[in-house]
Amino acid sequence: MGALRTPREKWIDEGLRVLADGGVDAVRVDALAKSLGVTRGGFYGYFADRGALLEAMLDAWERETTDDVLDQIGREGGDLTEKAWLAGQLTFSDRLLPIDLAVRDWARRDQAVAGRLRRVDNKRMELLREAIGTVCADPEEVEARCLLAFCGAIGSHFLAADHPGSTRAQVMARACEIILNRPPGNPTT
Amino acid sequence: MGALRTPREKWIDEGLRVLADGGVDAVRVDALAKSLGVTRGGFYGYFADRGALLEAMLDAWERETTDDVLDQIGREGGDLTEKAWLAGQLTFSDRLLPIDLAVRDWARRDQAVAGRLRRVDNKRMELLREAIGTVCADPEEVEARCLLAFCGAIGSHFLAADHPGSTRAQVMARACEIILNRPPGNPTT
DNA sequence: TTGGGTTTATACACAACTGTACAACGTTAG
DNA sequence: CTAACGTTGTACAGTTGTGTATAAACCCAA
Repeated sequence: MGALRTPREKWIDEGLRVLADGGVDAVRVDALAKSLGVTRGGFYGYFADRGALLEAMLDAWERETTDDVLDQIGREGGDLTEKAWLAGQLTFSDRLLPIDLAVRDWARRDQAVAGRLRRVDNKRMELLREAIGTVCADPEEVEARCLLAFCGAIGSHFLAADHPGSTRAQVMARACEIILNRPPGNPTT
Repeated sequence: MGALRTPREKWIDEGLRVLADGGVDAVRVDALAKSLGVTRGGFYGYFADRGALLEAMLDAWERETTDDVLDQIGREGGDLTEKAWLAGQLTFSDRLLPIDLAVRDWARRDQAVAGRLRRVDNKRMELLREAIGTVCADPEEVEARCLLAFCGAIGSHFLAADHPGSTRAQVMARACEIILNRPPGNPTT
């Protein structure tokens, strides 16, 4: 067979990288080609058009951000709270978090993307519910605390406010204790 | 003087409208012209280039979303909690909310926009602090509850998860009570 | 080494958008 | 009524991006 300098996966990875720090509109075929050091020559061998790349990117993201994470948790996990925490660490990693945020904005303008995000968020919510269910009995309260946790995890990255005398991380740690209905001072992993 | 079919302000308003539902990259001069029913002829009389329009849009947004809101609150306001509530109603109106969300995403990729958003968010945070300060003494706890409130207000619009058996608004109402440290069931305005 | 199959470079046609220049137009002051 | 002035339409050149076609380059197997 011929040489394979730029496999399909490389286009997808580069696409996700560009998506993460430029938004969907920055994902252009020949910008990708340029940053991969090739021309668009090979691209259309893997993808019918730019839209097909975007689909493939979403497929990869969806798998990586749910199935892969759940697999890893299945292997490592301890109790439910630890699992939820690990899930958070994995899905909001340096690599995946910016992609996640970009997808959220994208979803506001594209119904298909919104549908995918909904599947993903529902899975995450399920995990959260189980975890928070262990520290709270009332299902409605569990749901409310889950929403707060999720909003905090995401919304925090869209806020630009300062916190005089402390860092965002410190304030967030305190907020976690409120969400989990714990007195302040209990250190978390 | 000559006719003035499309004053500067119209370009800005249309720009904000397009920003709200297409993101910054959708704000193109001749798309705006087209939807205003004119050509770009007059545009460059008001703005040096597309960048100048974006600046003007941000100026208008910043004023409308802070000064205008604060003025209105100054006229109407009751106690601090009512003021904060009213501020929320005004800044997250049907018109301003989508612009707000679009600006937040924009800010992740543009330092100048991030700076403006920071000014705006700090003003809002200040108001929140005063309001929540009336129901909570510890400053660190106040800050944490403010962050939760703000994250909820914003983050909620970036989440796609469903809540089996209830609406997002219902869950959010319950979350508010947790943030304000109140028992469930107390109806709010 | 030669052939076969695949990947990539190049060139092309086309579309969208930017910014400039200038002419045409309508309004209003004088 | 007319002249002046600002607004708008039109035409142009340049840039960036898409997708297609085709030829060149490449690797591996025979």
